[in-house]
Amino acid sequence: MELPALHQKFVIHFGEMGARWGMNRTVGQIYAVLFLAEEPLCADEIVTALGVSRSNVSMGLKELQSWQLVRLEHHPGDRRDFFSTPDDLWEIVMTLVEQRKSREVDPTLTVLRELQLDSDYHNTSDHAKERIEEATRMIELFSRWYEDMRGVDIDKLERLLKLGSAAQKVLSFKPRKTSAQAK
Amino acid sequence: MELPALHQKFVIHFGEMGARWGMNRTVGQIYAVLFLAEEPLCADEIVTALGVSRSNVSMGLKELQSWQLVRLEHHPGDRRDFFSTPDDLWEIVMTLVEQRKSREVDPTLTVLRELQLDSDYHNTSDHAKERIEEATRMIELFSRWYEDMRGVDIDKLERLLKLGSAAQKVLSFKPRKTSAQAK
DNA sequence: TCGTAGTTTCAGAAATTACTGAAAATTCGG
DNA sequence: CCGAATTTTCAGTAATTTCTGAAACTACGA
Repeated sequence: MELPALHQKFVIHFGEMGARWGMNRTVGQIYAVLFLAEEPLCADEIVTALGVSRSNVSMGLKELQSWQLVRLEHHPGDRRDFFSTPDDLWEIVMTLVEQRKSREVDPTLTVLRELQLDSDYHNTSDHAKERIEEATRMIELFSRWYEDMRGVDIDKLERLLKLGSAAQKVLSFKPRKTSAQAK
Repeated sequence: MELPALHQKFVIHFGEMGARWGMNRTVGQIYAVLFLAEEPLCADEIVTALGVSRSNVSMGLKELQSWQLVRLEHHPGDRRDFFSTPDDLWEIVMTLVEQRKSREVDPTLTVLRELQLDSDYHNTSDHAKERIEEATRMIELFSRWYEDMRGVDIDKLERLLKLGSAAQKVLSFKPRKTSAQAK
C-alpha cells in the first residue's frame, strides 16, 4: 500500500510531533497511518506504507498498545493482527491526556509527597518548602478537576468550554481583592 | 553550593521529567535548581550544584530562555548574569502551556489547513478528508477556548474549575437534544 | 507431529542527541 | 584601547536511542 502524497505529508508531520511526545518518530508515523486508514491495517501494510523494517513496526505497535492508543482486532480465517485507532477523535484525545497524566503528573505528585515525608524535610529552607508545597497544591487542584471532568463527551465538553469562556468574562467584572485586573 | 539531599531528589526527578518534555535532562535539572533557590543564581553556582560543565549550563540556560522559563537579572557592580524562575507558580505553568501550544498545536493546525488547500486534497478518500477536518475542528475548538482563558489568574481559575466541575454534574442531568454544535 | 504464516525478541549497527574542553567573543572598568 | 571577568560557540567525543536482520517463538491446520 503506497501512501498517497497527501497522506505522506500528514504522516511526516505526525512523526515529528510524535517525537516531541514520549514516542519516537516511527511510532508517530505508524499512528498517523492508522489514523487515516479506512479500515484496520496489518503490520505488513504499515511496513510498505512507511518503508521501515518489520521489526520496527512490531515494536512501534507494542509501544502504541502500551499507550492504549490502538486497537487490535482479528478477522475470521485470517491469522494476522489488524490495528486501528478509535473512530471517535475525542476518545483518542482523552486517552492521550490520561496517559500523559499517569506518566508525568502522577509520579511528580508522588515525589512531591515523598519529599514532604522525608526525614530531611524539616531542615529544608522555608523557601524551598513553600515552593514544594505550592507545587503540590497546584497539581492536586488540577487532578481533582480532571477527575471531575474525565469521561465527559465531546458534545458536553463543547458546552462546558463555552460556559467557561463566558464565566471568565463575567468573573472579570466582580472586583475581588486578590484578583488581578483582567485583560 | 552543594545541594542539600532533599533538593537532590527534587532535581533528579525534574531531570527525568524535563527529558519527557522537549528539553533534556540537564535542562530540567537546571530549572529545578533555580526553582528551589532562595535567590537568583549565576551560572557557576549551577555548575557546582549539578556537577556538569560550564558550557552545558550555558547551553541549558539558553534553551530555558528560549522557552521563556527563566528570568535574567543583573546585580550592580557584578558582571555576571543571574537567573531565576518567576515567584508565581501559576505564571510558570501558563508559560509552559503557552510554549507547548505554540510549538506543537499551532504548527499542527497549520499543517492541517495546508493539507486542505493542497491541490491533491480533492482526490483524497472521503474518510481521510473527514478525519483531517474533524481534527482541525477539534484543535480550533481548543484554541478558541485557550484564547478566552489565557491570562486568568490562579484565584479566578480556582473558581472556574469548581464551576466547571459543578456544571458538568448539572449538565449530566439535562436530557440533551441538539446541543451546541459549531460544526 | 509437521509445516506454514505470522509475531516477537534481541544483539549489534546506525543515527541522533548530549556533553565537554578549548578557543573565541563579549563586556566593562580603567 | 587594554585586560580581566564572564559568556558563548563549536568540533570532537560520549552516551543514548532507534532501527535492522536474523533467529526464536507461537498458533494453527492438515
